[in-house]
Amino acid sequence: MLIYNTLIRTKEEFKPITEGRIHIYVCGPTVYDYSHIGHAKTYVAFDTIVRYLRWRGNSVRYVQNVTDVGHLLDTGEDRILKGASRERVEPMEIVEKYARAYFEDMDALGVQRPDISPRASAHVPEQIEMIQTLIKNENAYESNGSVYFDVTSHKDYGKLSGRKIEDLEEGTREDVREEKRHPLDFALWKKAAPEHILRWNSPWGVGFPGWHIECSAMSSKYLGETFDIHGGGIDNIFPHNECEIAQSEAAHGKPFANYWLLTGSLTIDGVKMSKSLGNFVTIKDVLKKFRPHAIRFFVLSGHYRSPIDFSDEALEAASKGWERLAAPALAVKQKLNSPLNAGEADSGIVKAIHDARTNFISAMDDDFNTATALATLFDFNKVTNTLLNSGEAITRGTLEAIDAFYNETGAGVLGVIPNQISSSVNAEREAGLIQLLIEQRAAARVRKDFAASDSIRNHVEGLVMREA
RNA sequence: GGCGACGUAGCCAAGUGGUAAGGCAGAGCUCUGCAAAAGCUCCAUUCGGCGGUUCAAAUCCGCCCGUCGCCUCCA
Repeated sequence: MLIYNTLIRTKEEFKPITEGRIHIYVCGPTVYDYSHIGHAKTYVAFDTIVRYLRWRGNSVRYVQNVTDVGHLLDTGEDRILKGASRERVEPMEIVEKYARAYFEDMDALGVQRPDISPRASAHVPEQIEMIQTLIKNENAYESNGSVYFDVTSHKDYGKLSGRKIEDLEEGTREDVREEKRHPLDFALWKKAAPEHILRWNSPWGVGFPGWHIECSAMSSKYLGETFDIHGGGIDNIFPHNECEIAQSEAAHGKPFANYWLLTGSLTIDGVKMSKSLGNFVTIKDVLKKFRPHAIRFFVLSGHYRSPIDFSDEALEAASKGWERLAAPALAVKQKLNSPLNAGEADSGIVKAIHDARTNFISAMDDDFNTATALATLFDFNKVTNTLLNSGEAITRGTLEAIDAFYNETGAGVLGVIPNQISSSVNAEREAGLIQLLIEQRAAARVRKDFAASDSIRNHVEGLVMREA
């Protein structure tokens, strides 16, 4: 399996530290507002990657943090505190509300929950401990109640984002605070101003942790000091990911993550999404207009590293594409609910499934190429459609083999095909009733009662659409 | 200004040295009472432009043009 490793900017063979066991960490959201469509892209991508790694037989531990401590805006305000004052509630109410909303959105999109969703606020002692180590190692220093990481103390600083300390110095826009020795030094711990509500005791006084330290502390706690994959959005490559590496490697004296997978950003109508531009689109908004499977299909029809542009037109096209992708799989499930001839799976179909599976795997093995993987399903759909249209008797074994293939790949790995036709416990009875209507319509057509036939057709179509 | 990514058909999008996947849209045919769905066929001699390397380039190199992202909180 090949993976593009941003650390070395090339694809390379993926080798987990322990064969068959993969530890992955992905930077999670800061929960101070509703999640947007950009989060959907990132987390659907990693969800699919994790599903695939598992499907290939690996045992995966997937950790994704929930940032609930809040970080400083350029106005000096804390994002979570700002949200709290906006809504006139406790900071932790904000955190709770939006953390729940985040998981609701992810659940709706079929994103499987990470194995561990550690919260920054629940890991302050671990962060303090790590900061102490960094001070002891002379990679960090205290200054006026705050602690900063000394970027000049770590020779590899900049290795992920390809930046050099010298180049960055000139472009620094941030006001150089006299507390820092170097303008690029970043905060590990910040002294809390009196009005700052989120505060903890520490060896350096009352304060709160810096933005980057939580990911370092929590990843090493749950995945080890060196782990396999670190993921996130490309927009966090600098400074966040860079600082994570510097802190972790300085504290532990060993490599942090072996493979860095960073997803491309999402733009809206060609421009970056931002609140100030008023083009901030939440997942909840999109779910009102488009079905979750179509959103996943949209995300997965491009490569995870490529940027994608969101627009209603693009989602509408994706919805149509999704219908064509899923229709044969749903038709097979429908047919499995009706009486069928028992029998083994047709050997030609078994061969076609085998070929499709091989193609699917080779696409996904090549840096999780979901676009090509989807194409292999479209190709296989021709086999299914031709069979379904042949008018010949199809055995239950054949349909079950096809169904199993769609369930594994389209449903299990990509999450774009429903793995069952309806959650209703009466699905079988409903299918029987629909079958009865179809027969009634056929009878009406034979006696050329087209009014009755069309009426039945319209009703059945409505039922089947809702069910799918 | 610095760093990085990208530019493939009307649109979206794979493809990183061997002769252009797939989807949407569009055209024709088959099937049909009419439709829908589905099937078959067609739809880029060509990959932003210009040079170069090579038996061979969308793929490698150089220059130019254009778009986007990051450098400040961001998935």
